[in-house]
Amino acid sequence: MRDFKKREKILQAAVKVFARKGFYQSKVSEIAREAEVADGTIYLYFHNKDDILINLFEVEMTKVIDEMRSQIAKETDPRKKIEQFARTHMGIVKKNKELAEVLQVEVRQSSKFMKEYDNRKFTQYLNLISEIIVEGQGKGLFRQNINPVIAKRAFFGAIDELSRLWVLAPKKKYSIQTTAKQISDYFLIGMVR
Amino acid sequence: MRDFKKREKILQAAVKVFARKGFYQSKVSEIAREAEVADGTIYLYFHNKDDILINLFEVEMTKVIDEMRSQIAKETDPRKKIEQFARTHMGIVKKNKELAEVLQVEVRQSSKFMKEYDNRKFTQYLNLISEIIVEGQGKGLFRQNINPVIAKRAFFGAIDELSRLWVLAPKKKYSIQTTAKQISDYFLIGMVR
Amino acid sequence: MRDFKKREKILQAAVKVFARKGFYQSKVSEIAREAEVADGTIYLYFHNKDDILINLFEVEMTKVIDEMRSQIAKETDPRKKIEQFARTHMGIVKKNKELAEVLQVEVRQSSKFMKEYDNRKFTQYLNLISEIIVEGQGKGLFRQNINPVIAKRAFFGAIDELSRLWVLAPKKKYSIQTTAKQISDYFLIGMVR
Amino acid sequence: MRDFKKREKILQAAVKVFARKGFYQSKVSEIAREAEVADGTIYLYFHNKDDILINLFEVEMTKVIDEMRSQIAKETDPRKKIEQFARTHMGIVKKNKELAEVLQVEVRQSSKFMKEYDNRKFTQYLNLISEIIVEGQGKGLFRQNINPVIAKRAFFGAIDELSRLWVLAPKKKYSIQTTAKQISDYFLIGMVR
DNA sequence: CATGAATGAGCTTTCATTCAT
DNA sequence: AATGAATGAAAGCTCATTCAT
Repeated sequence: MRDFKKREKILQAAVKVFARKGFYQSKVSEIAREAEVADGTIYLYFHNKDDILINLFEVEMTKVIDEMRSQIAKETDPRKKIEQFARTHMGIVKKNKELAEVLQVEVRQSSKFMKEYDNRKFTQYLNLISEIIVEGQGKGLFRQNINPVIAKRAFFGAIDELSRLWVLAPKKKYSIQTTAKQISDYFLIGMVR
Repeated sequence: MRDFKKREKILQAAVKVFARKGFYQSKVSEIAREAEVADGTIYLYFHNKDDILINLFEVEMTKVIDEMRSQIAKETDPRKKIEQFARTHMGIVKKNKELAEVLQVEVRQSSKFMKEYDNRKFTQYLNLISEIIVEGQGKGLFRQNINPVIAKRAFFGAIDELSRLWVLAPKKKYSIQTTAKQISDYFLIGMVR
Repeated sequence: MRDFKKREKILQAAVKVFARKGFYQSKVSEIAREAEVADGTIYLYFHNKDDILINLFEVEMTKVIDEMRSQIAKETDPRKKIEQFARTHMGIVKKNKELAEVLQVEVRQSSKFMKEYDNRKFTQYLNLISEIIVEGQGKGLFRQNINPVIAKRAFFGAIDELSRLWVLAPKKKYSIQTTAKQISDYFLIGMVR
Repeated sequence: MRDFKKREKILQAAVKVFARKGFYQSKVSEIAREAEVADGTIYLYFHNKDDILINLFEVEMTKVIDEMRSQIAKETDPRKKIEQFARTHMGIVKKNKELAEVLQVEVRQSSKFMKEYDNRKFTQYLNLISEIIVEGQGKGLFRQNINPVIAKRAFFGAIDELSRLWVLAPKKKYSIQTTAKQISDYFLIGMVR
């Protein structure tokens, strides 16, 4: 129990520090200071600096996926589920800006040298979208010629880009909920009148 | 003439090296080796390592924007222009995978510590999309309640995500042109039947 | 205790290395080797190479000033005090040639770029001389038309030059004590009314 | 003729640059810029950076010695000659502050690594003083128990220190001529029998 | 003679990681 | 388990010097 708490404390400190400076610009000693532990203590819980980022991603993505699953489950109509995905995603980003920044930017960047890390969690998250699309196609609600593999990425990319904008922008012009609604609308009904 | 060529050579070498390892993992000496110049020569053309990345972005984005402008100009129908944007974007990515990776990932990541660099070029690029949307709305082709500021981001995010997938994926399942067509279709006509 | 000892060890190593090669020709790694610590350890105790020199000066000058004060205090007659100053100064130089070389040459030279460092210690040291002169004038022993500001410099310059000669000369022709006596004599006969 | 002028131009540029930043902090390219020649040109006239300093010293000290000799020759009384030495030395410093700074500080400092350079010129300059002392002793004007080797150093050190103070001090409290008079007085009263 | 672009050895400094306490 | 002082490899950058033009 003690272990678990300190491990978690380090991860939360890492979120803050990585979000502030980026993975490579962050020093392990800064994380230690933020977590109020000694530098060496970090190495009792993680193999190395990379390992912190990977664990951070695993732990947080698990939480995110669970949250997303339970939110989607509240809706039955696949069209509503799509909307819900966008809304929930942006809601999570809104609540947890620092974490969002790390999950979006740092992990993506760092994945280059962490080739061995196959990022299963991210795939799981994306598949939540394609599952909805397939369900919608099954129910005859979505066009059959939509490729779920492509569509999940396109939809995710759109939400991701907008939430990044939202995180980084100093003053928020549009509410995150309005934005979420608009994106899902474009996808669902298109732009052409 | 001499100057220009060596400068360009260094930038092209930087593209390769940054794409391979990421900005922070790349050593200036590696860029020098790749460019077949001495380490010190780099500093005759650029102030420091950051400066290489900034210049790289400026120079290449200028090329990309010019190419995109001339491609869009070939179409008159805003709906065709949107399609053309997607096609051209992915075409550029396809032709220049390494560059694409750097422009997409490194610059985004590095923006955190390069606060002073205001990234005007990227804004310009995004505005090519909103200009098309506004034009389409003016001609009564697109719905008026579409917010161009949000839509340009959503559309860009979708294309960007898919082209990243395409760049990183070891085996290409779908042709880049098919993908481009699909994305613009989602946006233009929506997913709902 | 640990801290203090290692810090002192580094400073003593720096004295040796700076004396041997001069500040700019000395490498931090040499100081580290001489101090039997790792290069990085130096930076746990000092901000940078300049900081080593400044600290060296501060610490050692403090010792020198203290020693000088207690030696002068042994005499009551200002004429004897002047003689004592010369004797003590040269005695310190004799005992600690390397340190003397650094304090005399390096600090003076380096002061050009260390503009911010105001060298209060050196002023304090010089003022020990003018205090004696003023005291001597107060007691009617020294001529009133002697300007203590000029005289302290002249006296110091003479001792300094001779002790430098003595430090640098390979074979010592004259004993340092004889030399000290001669200098103070020139001045005393000149200053005494 | 051409050669000579460019060589001189480089030396004069070096005086300025060395005075401004010190020998080690000065870049060869700065000297080149100041002299309005290309970097490479410097190496047509001097072997390396050290060689510039050595030549600078040789050339300028020759001028200084010549000037001093002719000034001393104007007096016949050794007591007046001593006074004249101090006055002339400080006059030279006053006229040529940058050069003075280089001759005083840089050459002294750099002498450490220029072991091979035996600095004959400086010895010659100092001997001008001891020659006067010996002459004064010969004429029965100065005390016999004065050691010329020590006295020349002491006298030089005093003048040197005061002229350095005068060069570096932002505001000049005492006129350089007054100062020169005071110093020689201290010594003369001390040395005269 | 003159140029100045190019070189690359070598420096200071940083920081992930270790290990004696 | 926890500490944090110590390590030392590694990297960015500088600048004296060279040499093709």
